Amino acid sequence: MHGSCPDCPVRHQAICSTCNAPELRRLEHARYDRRYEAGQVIVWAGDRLDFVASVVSGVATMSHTLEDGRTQMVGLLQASDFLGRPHRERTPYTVTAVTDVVLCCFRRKPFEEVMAASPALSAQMLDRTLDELDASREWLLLLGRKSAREKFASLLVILARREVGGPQASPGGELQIDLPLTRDMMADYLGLSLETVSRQVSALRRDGIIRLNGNRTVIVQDYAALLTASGETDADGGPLS
Amino acid sequence: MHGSCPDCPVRHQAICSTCNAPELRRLEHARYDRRYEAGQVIVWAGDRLDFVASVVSGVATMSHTLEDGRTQMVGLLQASDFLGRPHRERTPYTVTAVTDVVLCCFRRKPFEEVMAASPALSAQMLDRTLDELDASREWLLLLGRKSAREKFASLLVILARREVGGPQASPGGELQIDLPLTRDMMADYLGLSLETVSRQVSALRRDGIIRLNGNRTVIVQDYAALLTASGETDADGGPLS
DNA sequence: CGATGAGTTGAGAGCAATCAAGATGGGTGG
DNA sequence: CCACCCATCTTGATTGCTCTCAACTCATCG
Repeated sequence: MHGSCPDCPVRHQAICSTCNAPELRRLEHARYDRRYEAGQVIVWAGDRLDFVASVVSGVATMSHTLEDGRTQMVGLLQASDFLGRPHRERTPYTVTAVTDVVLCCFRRKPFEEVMAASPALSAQMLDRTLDELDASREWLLLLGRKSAREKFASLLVILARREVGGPQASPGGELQIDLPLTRDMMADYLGLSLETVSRQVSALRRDGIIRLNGNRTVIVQDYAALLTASGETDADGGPLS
Repeated sequence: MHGSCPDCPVRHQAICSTCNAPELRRLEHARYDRRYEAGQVIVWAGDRLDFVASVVSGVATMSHTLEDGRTQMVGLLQASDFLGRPHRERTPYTVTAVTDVVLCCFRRKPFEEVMAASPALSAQMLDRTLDELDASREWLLLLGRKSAREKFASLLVILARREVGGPQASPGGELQIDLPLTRDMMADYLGLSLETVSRQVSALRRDGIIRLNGNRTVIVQDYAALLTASGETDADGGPLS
């Protein structure tokens, strides 16, 4: 496990990567690690979060819930992603660890002070937030207008693009995607039922677009067809282009 | 029409409201007005936008489009809202004037310079962007999990909360909402067909929750029932609370 | 007074949700 | 090492919500 910034596995990806040496010293002084087990809730919607954090390892989800229990995922946090909102203590959605998760937490006050003093850090925050906003708006299109098949294909494309360290091309130029989520969670992500997700997996498999290696690994046999199925133009570039 | 900042109708609401006198002078030097007629496209998706801007008056929408013509609204811009993204010229969605619109445009470079030099302005930008992100995530829940009835009721609640100058309470404690959008556009907002929106209008009317005054004015007769129909808890406060 | 755009309403079809069994597979304990 | 168990996943049958297509109303405007 990492204990200090120089050893940090996300040192050059996380929000703190823009900080200079003195800023980093101040942040390091205000930071501490937290570990969560798979399945554990990190914050409940409406609760106080007394820190902001970078995800060091693992996967977590952010979800909104309706009173009758319907839920919709609204964010997927992976290594180097940022969690929490400066200047706001209450979190409007529930954050849950999907795998074991390690967070690098910063006490609010000191983090906000460093941010106020560091134009680079606050510019980085803004840029990341705007990226998230753009991603969220793509997601609106997915939820509002895409069919089940398009939704699932889109998820595969999104995961392929996000794969840590770039997508894995297996021999034959095929693309391998490790699903960090169960069918259930994918359904939550896509605004579908878990059965429908399962049916789309089968459908894409029948069509020869993907192949499965266990339940958590998808091998894309025909990326162009996957893109078409997702409803995207191929103009915006696949992970292999 | 306004020509200089002191006369600006959104002087105290827009992004520039946090600027001090010298900053404002620099911004004023870099700014110019643009007018658009109802229906006119302000930027096409993928095009260059050589300015960022505040909406001075009118309503505009941001929309994503699929190749076959399906569209999903991803943003609704009203007076004092901000348009455009610093440090990125291309806009990923189409922005369209719904009514006649006046924009207060800032040339990119000078705006970015003022932003870099003004912690207050960049903090304001971050805060607004985070608010938009939260709103967008609520919207994900709406699109992913709500029924047509809940969607339309939610839209009314959202519009009620946003009404410029606070919601209008007509005699009898009733709440009046002016719809800035046609059925068509509401459908685009809610991920529904226009017919389904129309049916939900009729349904809420039959149930005695709303009344119509022309096609563009909704009078809410039973706000509590509207909240219930929207799927929200009443905990988060209505416009009359 | 027809023409036009916006809105309403109805009938029918289609897609995804729900309900209900099975299948699979990794982990545990005998 | 094998048998069992539980969570996860798949598949089938049916229901139901929303879309689509189509006709009609209404207000506005040349």
